[in-house]
Amino acid sequence: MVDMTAKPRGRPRSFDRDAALDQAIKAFWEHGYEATSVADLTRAMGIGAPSLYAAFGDKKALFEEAVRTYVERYGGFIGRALAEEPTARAALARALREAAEEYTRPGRPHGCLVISATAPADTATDVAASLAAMREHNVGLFESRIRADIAAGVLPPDTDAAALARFTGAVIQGMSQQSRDGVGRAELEAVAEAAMRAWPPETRK
Amino acid sequence: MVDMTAKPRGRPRSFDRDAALDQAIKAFWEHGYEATSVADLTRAMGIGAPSLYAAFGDKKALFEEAVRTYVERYGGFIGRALAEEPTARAALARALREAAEEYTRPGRPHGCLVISATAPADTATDVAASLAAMREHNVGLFESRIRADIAAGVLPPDTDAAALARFTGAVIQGMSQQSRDGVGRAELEAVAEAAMRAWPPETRK
DNA sequence: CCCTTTCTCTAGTGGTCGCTACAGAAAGAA
DNA sequence: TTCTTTCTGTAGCGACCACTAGAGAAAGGG
Repeated sequence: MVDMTAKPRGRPRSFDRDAALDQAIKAFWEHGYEATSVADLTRAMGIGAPSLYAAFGDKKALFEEAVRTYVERYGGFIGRALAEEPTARAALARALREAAEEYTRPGRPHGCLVISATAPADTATDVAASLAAMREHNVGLFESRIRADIAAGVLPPDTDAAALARFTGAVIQGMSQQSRDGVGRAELEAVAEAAMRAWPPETRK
Repeated sequence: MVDMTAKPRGRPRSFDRDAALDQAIKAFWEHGYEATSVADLTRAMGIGAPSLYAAFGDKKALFEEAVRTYVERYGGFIGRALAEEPTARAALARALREAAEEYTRPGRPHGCLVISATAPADTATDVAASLAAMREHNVGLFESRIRADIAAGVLPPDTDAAALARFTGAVIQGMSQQSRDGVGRAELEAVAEAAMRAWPPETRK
């Protein structure tokens, strides 16, 4: 266990690590992993390169921490919708609706960092593969939630859980890219609404 | 008018320009614009850098020609579906179905070059903006096709053409990204099928 | 043959990439 | 104060980036 209150021995850090991380998140979020250079990062974070490397490791490690913190800080709405709504249908309807809002929120980059931060095979490192795995993981969460509702009789027994989960994930990914292309909140909310029409109705209890 | 049969004066080109362009298309398609270096291109195309610059201009011009040729050579299925099918619903159902097939075809990169070749604000140049405009243009084509069917009484008069077009575009974009993430043809066909359930039925003539 | 034209090859250009050696600055410990 | 520890700023590392100057090679025209 690390003692979080222990006074550090040497010269104290001259910047707010968390605030600097948040600026790094915004930079990666806006420009993507490859297109954000270390020089861009040090400028956005207001620190020198050696401070960046001392505090965060290398560029890849900083990106990984940025992604982790992004998911907690900005991407939590999907997890909340899944956790708080009573049914899969309600949860994913809310996730889609909130995605339209979150992906177009003024004052921050549009779209989703996890969905849009890497080009195809973006780098020799496995950064792109790691984000792809996170996207697939989300589809798996959707599918489990749908399966639970089928088992509980909330969704019809002939529902294709995997297809419905993957379809919903595809719509969210498409919404993220469209928000980056400049599409506004109202249009994306209409996309979310249209997507829910592909869902089977809940069977009455 | 340029005379295409005139014998060129100097030393003839030692490579097949069209075959080299096709290799460039595949390289950009697989790795994206930024991540494909000129060294990668010369290797894939089997020519030296000066030959590349003489035949195609600079990297950006080569990419633009690659995109144009890609659309003709590999991305034509959407235009064909729109042109050949009798209704908007049939056209976009076919486009989605064929996207599942095209985006996972063995022996070539997965997904769509226009959708997936650039990270967010990929470059200082306007390459990313140009691709975004092409994506939006496609959504506009979908919308016109849907409007025509509403006017013809094939789709219900309360159909939201813009929303339905944008939704369908979002699904195609999501399918492209998922195919890059390794999702297979059968799963994407299920996504296409699910998406069409969001469409209103055609009103019988 | 020689001349002109165009392409190809070698070998670089300056610039940016991610990253770091090193010296000095700022803190606690003694 | 002096020592130790840790961070910060300068300055620059080798590698790669997109791109090209210059010399020679390969064609047609005379």
